[in-house]
Amino acid sequence: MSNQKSDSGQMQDFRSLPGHLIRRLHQASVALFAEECASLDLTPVQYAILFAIGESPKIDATRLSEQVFFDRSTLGAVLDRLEKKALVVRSASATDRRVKVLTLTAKGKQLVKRASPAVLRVQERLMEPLTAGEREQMQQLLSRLAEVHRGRETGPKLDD
Amino acid sequence: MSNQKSDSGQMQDFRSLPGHLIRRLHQASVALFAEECASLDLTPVQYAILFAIGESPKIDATRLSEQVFFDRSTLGAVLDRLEKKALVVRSASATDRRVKVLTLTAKGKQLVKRASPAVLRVQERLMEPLTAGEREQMQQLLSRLAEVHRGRETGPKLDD
DNA sequence: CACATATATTCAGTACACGTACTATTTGTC
DNA sequence: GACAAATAGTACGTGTACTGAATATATGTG
Repeated sequence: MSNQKSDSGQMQDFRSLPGHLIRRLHQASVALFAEECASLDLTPVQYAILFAIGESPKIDATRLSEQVFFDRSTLGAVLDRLEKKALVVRSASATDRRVKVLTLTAKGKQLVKRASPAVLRVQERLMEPLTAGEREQMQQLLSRLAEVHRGRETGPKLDD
Repeated sequence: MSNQKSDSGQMQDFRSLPGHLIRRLHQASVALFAEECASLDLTPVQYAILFAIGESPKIDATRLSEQVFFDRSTLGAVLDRLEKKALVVRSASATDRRVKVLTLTAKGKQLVKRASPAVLRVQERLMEPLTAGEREQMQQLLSRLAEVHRGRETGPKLDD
C-alpha cells in the first residue's frame, strides 16, 4: 500500500483542466495564424496592433495597450519591430512631449487589408470542428469570460 | 468619400475573433495561476511538467513534451529552471546514452501536492462566471477543439 | 562493420508576456 | 512658481513558445 500517488485525495489530472485546454487551444490558434500568414511575416499580436492603429490613428501606446490588451512593456517591443518593418511610424505628440503617437504607413495599411482574409481563415479553421450552433455557444462563452476577466490580462489597469 | 476604412468589405474587428478571445482568456488564466501560486513560485507550465513527471517517473524529455504539449526546446529551458530549484533531477539513461531521464525530488513531489488545491482554485475562479451547465459545455467544447487540433501545438509531431 | 537515417538533446535566434524600476514630463496644489 | 503625485515611455530580468541548426548517439541495411 501507499504506492505512489492516489493518497492525496484531489490529484486532478491537469490535462482536463480548463487552463490547460485553453493554453493548448491558444497554441493551436497561433500556429494556424502563422501558417495562414506565413507569406506576410505577421503574428496575431502584430495584426491586432496594426488593426487597432488603423482604427484610431494617432493613438498613443498606453491607450493602444488597453485596446489590444497587452502590457505596455510588451507593446514597446512589438512596436519596435513594426517600426523596423516600416509598417508603423512613431512621432512625437504636439501637445504632450511624453507621448509618442502612432500611425500606419501606407505599407502598414496595405498589409492589414491583405492579411484580413487570412485572419478570417484562421478563425474558420480553428472552429471548424464545431457545428454552427456550438461555434455560436463557444463565441458567446469566450466573450463573457474574457469580459468578466477583463483587466486581469495585463495587470490591475481597469477603466473604460 | 473613400474616408478611411470600410471599403474592403470584410474588415472584421479582431476583438470578437475566437483567436483573440482565447489569447485574452489564456492571459487571464495565467494571471490567476500566478496569483494563487504566488507563494509557491510556480507557473502553470512548471506545474504541468512536475505533475507529468510524478505520473511517469524516469520519463525522458521528448516523451514528456508530448504529454504536456510543449515544444522540446521550450521544455529544456523549463527543466533547467526546475532543476535549479531542486524539484527535478535529470540523470543519464542506462540503456540509451542520448536520453536524460527525469525524476521528481522529494521537494518536487511535495510541491505538486501542495500546489494542487491552488491549481483547482484557479480553474474555479476562471470558470466562475459561468453556470454549471455552461461550464460543462465549455469544458466539452475546449476538449474537443484541443483534441482535434492536437499536434498543431508543437509542430507536426503526431502519434501516440 | 561502414554508412545512411533516425532520434535525443542542446543552442541560437525571434517573438510574446509580465513585473519592476527609471527617466522625462505633465498636472494638481499650495 | 516650487513641488509632490500621476503618467508616458523605456529598460531590465524572467519565463514561455517555436524554428532551425548542431552534436551525440542509436539503429537499420547491405
